[in-house]
Amino acid sequence: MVFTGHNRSSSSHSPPPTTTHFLVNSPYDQPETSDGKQIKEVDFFTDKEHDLSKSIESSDSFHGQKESTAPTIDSGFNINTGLNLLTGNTSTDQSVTNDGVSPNFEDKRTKHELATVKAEIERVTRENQRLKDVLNHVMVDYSILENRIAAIMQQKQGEEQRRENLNGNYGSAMAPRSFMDLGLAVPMAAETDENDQLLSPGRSRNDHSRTAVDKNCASDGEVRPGNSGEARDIDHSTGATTRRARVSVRARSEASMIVDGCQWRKYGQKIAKGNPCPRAYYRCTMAAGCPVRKQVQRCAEDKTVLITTYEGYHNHPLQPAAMAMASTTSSAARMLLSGSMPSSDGLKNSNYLARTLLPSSSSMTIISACGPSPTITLDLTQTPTPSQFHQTSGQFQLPFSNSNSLPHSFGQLLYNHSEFSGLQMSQNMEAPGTDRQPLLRLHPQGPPHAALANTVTALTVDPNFTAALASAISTIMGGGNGGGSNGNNNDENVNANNFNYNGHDNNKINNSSFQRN
DNA sequence: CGAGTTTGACCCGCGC
DNA sequence: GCGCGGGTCAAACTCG
Repeated sequence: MVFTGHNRSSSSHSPPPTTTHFLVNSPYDQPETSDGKQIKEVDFFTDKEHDLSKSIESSDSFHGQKESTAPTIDSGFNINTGLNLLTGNTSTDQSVTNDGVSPNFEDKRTKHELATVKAEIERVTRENQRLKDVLNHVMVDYSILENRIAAIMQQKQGEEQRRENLNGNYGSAMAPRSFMDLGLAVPMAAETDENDQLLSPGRSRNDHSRTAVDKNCASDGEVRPGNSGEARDIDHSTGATTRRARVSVRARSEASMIVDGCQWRKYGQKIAKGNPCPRAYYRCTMAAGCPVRKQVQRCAEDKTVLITTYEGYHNHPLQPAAMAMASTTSSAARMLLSGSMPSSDGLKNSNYLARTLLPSSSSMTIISACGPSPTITLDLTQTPTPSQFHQTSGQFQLPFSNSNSLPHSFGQLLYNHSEFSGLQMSQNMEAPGTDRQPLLRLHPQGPPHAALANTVTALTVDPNFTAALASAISTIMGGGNGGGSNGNNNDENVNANNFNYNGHDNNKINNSSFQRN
């Protein structure tokens, strides 16, 4: 229903042709082309189709033009009206026919047909653009709704669990406890706290300076009770506190930040212990009060590795370029937060383990999950093998060719995993005959949550997830070299060697270089 | 001049 | 109680 037509040579610069060869080079769209005129034109000049098709395929400019259009929707419907166009004052006017038809008549008829086709192409192009816009809007809205639904569901589950605990079920609530609350707190606390700030701008610093992130996830990862911290943050039944999930992405990049499509404003920078590279703090500025924050820091061991840690959910629509990372992080966070739930789904899908343990291990993906402030780390410092990119058979189909569909698919992939994570851990760990070594490490500090480990392991051993993740991130990362951003990549400012380690680095991490307008 | 960055100060929790 | 470290604030500064 949607296709892109390229009228390469029949632009306003081209002289009126006297002979016209129409080519419809569409391996996909002809069955869908309901326009009778177009089909008619194809059939009318079918004898030249093959040769012209070859000429198009060998044209570099053609490929360039095709790439410049949206590859996700471009169905390959290419109309060439110019390859053999001849002007009226050429000496080899092929418009003279042998069938007795007047050359003028033939010329007029051809011109008329050309004009008709051009008009149709323009109309279809406009329609195509409109549909693209609609699709983008739908996807943005869908992403937002998906996050909110997940948040609501987790909130309900958390409330149910809390009720059970209040009914005297404290002892058995051991492991699920904290993570249930996590699921409740992440989306709600983030937005509510910001709203508190927006609604109460006159509060003293002592009251409002501790923002959502600060309150909910301080250095110890626990919630600070505050004057606005109602039941959303503190579990009054058990005294347990909520913690917010983080999604950390490790990737090699010379740029100061990975391009994730969002607008960020730097609000602080610190030299963290154990890493001479400064840690920069950013908050999302795409919407007022967006609770999403991120930390960017280079790896101490390998300064070519950029560690970006995301926290919180966006509370605003995202551009398609931003949805990939946003959906990835939010879904990973959801997965992490739901990891320890004694999910009946896990039992229901016990055979999922077999599907997960595909005979291919990945050397990238999640490597760590730490206890105090649950963090899922996606290690993309090692590129996947080509075969991994093609291992999309089975349960998860990842339409990588369609970049617009990637965010949702990728997020759903993560979310799907979360449904099984509770069961997989022990089975995965003890799976006989599997010599793969999932790159799972539990940070020494804090008690490792077995459920979390299971979740991570489940993801680690799934090459589909790995390939999906790599593709998504690599797409985003590629923006530094002309990707989705403005491409104004000030690499001269991001050399890790430029960091000043005297406590106040003067390194200029030019955040604005990656901002989209 | 407004938006974004820098940077010293501050807050908070934790460990000793 | 004190120091440490993580995280944030906000005035000063820079830049387009």
